[in-house]
Parts: sequence; C-alpha cells; structure tokens
Amino acid sequence: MTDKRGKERIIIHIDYDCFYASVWENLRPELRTVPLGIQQKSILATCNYIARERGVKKLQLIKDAKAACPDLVIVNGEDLTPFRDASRSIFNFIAGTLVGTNQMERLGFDEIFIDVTALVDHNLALLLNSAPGDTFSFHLTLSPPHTTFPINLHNLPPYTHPSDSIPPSFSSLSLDTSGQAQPPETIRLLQRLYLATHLATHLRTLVKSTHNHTASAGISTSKTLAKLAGTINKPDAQTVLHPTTTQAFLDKFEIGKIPGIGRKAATIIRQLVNPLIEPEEQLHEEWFEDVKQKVTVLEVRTKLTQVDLARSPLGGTEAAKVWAWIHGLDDQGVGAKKTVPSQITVEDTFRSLTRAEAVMEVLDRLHSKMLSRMSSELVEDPEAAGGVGKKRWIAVPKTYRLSIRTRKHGFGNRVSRSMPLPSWVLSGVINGDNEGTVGRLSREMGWNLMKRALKEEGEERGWDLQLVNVGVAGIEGAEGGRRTIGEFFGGKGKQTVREEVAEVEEMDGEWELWEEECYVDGEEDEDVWGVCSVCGGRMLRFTLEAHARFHALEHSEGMDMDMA
DNA sequence: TGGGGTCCT
DNA sequence: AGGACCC
Repeated sequence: MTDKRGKERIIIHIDYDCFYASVWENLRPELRTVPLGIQQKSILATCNYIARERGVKKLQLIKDAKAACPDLVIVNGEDLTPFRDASRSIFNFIAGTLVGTNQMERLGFDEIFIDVTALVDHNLALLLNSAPGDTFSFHLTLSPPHTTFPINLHNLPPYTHPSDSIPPSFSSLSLDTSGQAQPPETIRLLQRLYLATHLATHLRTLVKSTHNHTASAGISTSKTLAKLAGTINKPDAQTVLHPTTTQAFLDKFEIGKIPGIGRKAATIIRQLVNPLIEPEEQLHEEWFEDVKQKVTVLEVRTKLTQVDLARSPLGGTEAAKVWAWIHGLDDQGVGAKKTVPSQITVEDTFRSLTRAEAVMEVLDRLHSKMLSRMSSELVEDPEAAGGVGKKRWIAVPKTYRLSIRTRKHGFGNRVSRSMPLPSWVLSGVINGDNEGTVGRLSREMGWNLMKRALKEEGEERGWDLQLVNVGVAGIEGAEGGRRTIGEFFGGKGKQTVREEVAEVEEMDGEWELWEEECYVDGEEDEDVWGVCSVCGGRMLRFTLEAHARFHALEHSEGMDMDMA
C-alpha cells in the first residue's frame, strides 16, 4: 500500500556476527583464536566461526558440541548483562550517528532495522543537485550537528544479489547489465539502494572501529527482504537486493525461513501443500504434527491460493499476511527508536525445584537482579553520570508478574500470575534498599503468586518447578522523560512514524525551531544529552551508565571460563 | 533446549 | 493470561 513506485521504503538490516561469542572475544582477546562456545545450561547458545568450522552448531547440546570439537572452549552465557550492555551501546551509538532518523528498531540483542528512506532521499536530492564528481559527501544527519562521510561514486561495496546485477558506477545505473535503458522509476530506486548500500558499509565500519564487532547487513525495500538479503553473504559482509528480482529471490526460501512464519504456521502450510493424511481423517491436533518436509515459497505460491490458507487453521488475518509476504509485499514499518524496554524479566531454569526454602532462595536471587535492572534501565541518576540532581524515573512499570513452568505442565507451557506493582518496590529502587525490598518481594509477591498459580493449576501438592521467571511489565515509554514527537502530534507509537518523517522533510531548513517544539516537557535540551568520557560518543544522558559498564568490561579480567 | 524480548487476542 | 512470533 505504500508501494507507489519511487516511494518504496529503503530498509537496512544489521546483524552482528555470532554476537555473544564476539562480546566474549572482546572481554578476553585470547579467545579470538580458539573455538569458542557460549553455554546456557545444557545447550550452546552460540559459538564463533572457528567452532563452526569444526562442526559445532548453534543451539547444539553441550555434549554433542564437545563430541564434535573436543577442544571447544566454553564460557557461561546465562547472565546476559554484558550482551545487553554491548547491544545497547551499539544501538545508541548508531542512533547518535544518524541524528534525525527515528525509525530504528532492535530485534533481540544482535539485530537492528533502520528505515533510511528519508535520509537516502535527502542525500539523493543533494547528489542530483550537485556538480558531477567522483565522490559525494553523504550526510548522516537530518538535523544538527551535521556529519558526513565520503562515498566513491565509481565503486559500489560488495555484494549485490543477483551477483553484479547493479553496476558499480552511480552514473551507470540508468542502464541494465546488457546496456538496456531502464525505466525512470527503476533508475531512481537503484540510485536510492546505491546510496543505502554505501551507508550500510559505513555503519558496519563504524561499529567495527568503535565496538569491535563485525556485522552482516541486508539492504532492500522492506523489513522481510532486507533481513533475508543479509543472510546471503555472512560474516562481515552485506548484500543489496536488485529490486526487480525479489520474487525470484523469495521463491527459493523454505516457507519456515520467512520472518513471521514460525513453527506453527510453517507446519500448517507444509501440510496444506503436501497432505500426508486424507482430508476426512484429519483431526485438528494432527495439523500440528511436524512432518519435517521442505516446502518452498514458490510451491506455496503456485500450489495454494490465499483462500486455501485462509480456510486452514491459520485463519484469514494470518493468511493475508503470509500471502503478502511471500509475494514480496511487506508493509511492516520499522518501529520508532525505543530507549526504555516495555518489560524487564529475569529467569532461571532447573531440572527440579521442590523445596520451599530453595524456591525462596531462587526468588531472592531473581528479584535482586530485577531491582538492579530496574535501577539501571529505568532510573536516571545525574550523579552517577557526573552531574548533580536527584534520581528520577524515566518510565515506571505498572505490574509485577511471576511465571513458572512445572514438570507436570511440561514443555513450552508457562503459567503466569500478575499484580499491580506496589509503590514500596519503586521506593526501594530509588533508595537503594535492595536487601529489604528483595525479601519483601519474595515473601509478599512472588511466593503468594506462585501458590495461587499452583493451586489454580491443581498442583498444590507435589509440585516440581522447571522454570521461575519474575519481572515488571506495563512500562510505558516516557522516552527520556519527554514526550515523543508522535505523542506531541496526538498519534501513538509505530503507526505515526512515517508521518513524522514526512513532517520533518517538509519543515526542511527550519529543523532547529522544529526540534525545540518536539519536546513539550519544559526542560532544557542540553540536559538530555551527554558525552562519554572514554570514547567521546554523544548519547542520551541516561544511557551513559550502561555505556560506561560496556567500557568497564572491555578487557576486564575475572569472568569465569571453563576450558573443556 | 536458553534467557531473554515483541505484539496480538 | 496466554499465545504467536523474534533472537
């Protein structure tokens, strides 16, 4: 629907290579040259490329990984703090680099989508209005302070898909590879992708030089295509999709590889394409039996209709989305930059947990981590950042939630109970009374909700916990304590972001005036921004603390390592 | 088979 | 409160 030609969005997807392993390699540089795996309980969360060459796989059982690679070095990755800090630091760094670009969304700890449409269009206008030359200064910012980087107009960074389908020289984009003239809309789209490709390379270079993480990137016209494009050339590389060949590109993927089509949906679709059971004999439960066949997007498109999908257990709404995705139509907008999470949870898993005292110890430990994270992610402490002033909440959670999995309940099934978050928890965080607050949380909140959940699930006696998760939720973004641009215009979140970009474009040279009006909270702007004393990076002041922990961990000693 | 996250129903 | 999806 936003696919008016010439107005396609331009999306960059960045994915840091084997991120957890890379974070550990920065903590302990000697790990760079050995096969390295990151352990969480009985599985390897991820591993570096040296380990992969030796036959180690992501999400493999530890014992299988050790069998494949006996000298695998294993580190524990159950505490996500270093990964979370590095992830936030890189995200904030990129956000600080692309000032004025607000559609920037994290997926997990190691992926970022950036909608660079406005930025690229701004630069294309500059380029087309300037005298022809061999280089062009790409403007990274849409608002001051302005920064640029030079791009070589005769050299397109590798790679394109299909190979060499886009000429390396900007001035040659008007002709296809056989010298045939291209339609104007195609030329313009190629020019925009060309600029975005240079930008992606620059961002990857910056991430490498400031944070020492290599990344892979995909450049295309939607989230789905950008993400899939990034899988073509992998590690430390990138791929731009030629815009007229996207259907052929999509057709080759197994249906379950399409982002948004998960295990349930993929199983249903595979069954529809290749029914193993006569229709009359199909019972509802059998729809979900995993038959492990490979069905490509092409097969789904040609052997089924959208109506077939809609009549399946997928339902009409999901069917419509799937049908659009596999035809290269993907309307999903990149969400607005988020600096506060909407929930904070902490969990641990067990083979068996049956004693009340053991449960209380677990609750204490989880609550302690929960409070630390509330303090570092939701509270701004001017003094910790080297200034003066009182601590204040950036955003406040509304609910407390406890989630458990019991042996009887089994597998993926969690049961959860929640309550309004009492104000004494908030005071405890602000006053730094961790010990008192932890005890009270475990006794008055966690334990009671657990008893309620077990009772209502009929497991009052003989319970056996496999997972305990506690957290706070309903954190509504105050985005740095100020209202966001979207809220200022009376919109809400994601849906309004495209309109914001349009507004910014129209305001054009009057950005400074505009920036003043974006914030209606009355505080001075200076206040919000801080500069890191170690690397000089400019970032939102309340993010400095996590950023500082990122620096503190660089080359630090003393984290546990287990040589297998 | 982890320890997180998101949004939708 | 649960379920789908993502890493």
